Amino acid sequence: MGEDNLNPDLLPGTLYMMILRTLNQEPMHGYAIAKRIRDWSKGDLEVEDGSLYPALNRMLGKGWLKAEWGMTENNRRARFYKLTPAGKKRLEAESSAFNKMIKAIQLVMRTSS
Amino acid sequence: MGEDNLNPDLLPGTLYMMILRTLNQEPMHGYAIAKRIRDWSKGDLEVEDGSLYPALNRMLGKGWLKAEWGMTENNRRARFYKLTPAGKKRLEAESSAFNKMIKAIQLVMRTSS
DNA sequence: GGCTATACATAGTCTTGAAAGGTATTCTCG
DNA sequence: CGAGAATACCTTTCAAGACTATGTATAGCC
Repeated sequence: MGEDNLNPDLLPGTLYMMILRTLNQEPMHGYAIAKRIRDWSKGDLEVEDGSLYPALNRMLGKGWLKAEWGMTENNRRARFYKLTPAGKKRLEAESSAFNKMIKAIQLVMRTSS
Repeated sequence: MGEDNLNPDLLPGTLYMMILRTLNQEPMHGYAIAKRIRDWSKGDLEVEDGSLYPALNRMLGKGWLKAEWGMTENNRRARFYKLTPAGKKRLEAESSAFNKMIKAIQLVMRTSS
């Protein structure tokens, strides 16, 4: 009923950006992306499977990523994602828009006298 | 076709918080809330009608706001919204969660060596 | 053999922001 | 007076995206 969820795992609208950012460092498979984000955020951000894989597929469709199957160090079958040039451009656009947005929000939220 | 819009008017998930914040300063009608947010953000954040009024109604339903009809300084009929104690609590919860979230995202986005 | 961790996937639900359309009133200005 | 801009509200419809739940499969370990 009146469950008013606070604390979504992620701030909506930032998932693409963070995926792009992890892949900008090096190509990686999905599971590793989620782990990387969790680790870098000290456990505060949790990317759910059900958010991650659909997002990756949408991003493939947009041409920001390429994917190919391979094997992990653990000898496991996994799909490795790599940024395309369009993806790199997108990362820059998204993160600068994000920074601007955050600044604007902080202006609004700043406790004024 | 492949139009990938950047620049939504608002970062999703932050509208309630900003509405609560403006009303924490003083009771206000909808149109004024939108203007206040636009002004405080120096024009960077634009709250559309079609986002604002449905959001206000949802917030009434959640018990975060109360509303009553009155007249503006301009001699116009308008609906004035006021924070309830639950709304004030919600504002604090949301903004602290937001700050935490932002810090976590910035950890992820920080360009590492 | 059973357990845990790794790795991927999808169907279904819900929330939410935006677009598009609408009503009505006040004020200004020519 | 008439036109237009600005103020103020509202609703319907749509699309995107994040989450839940569920499922598959395999590797490594005890």
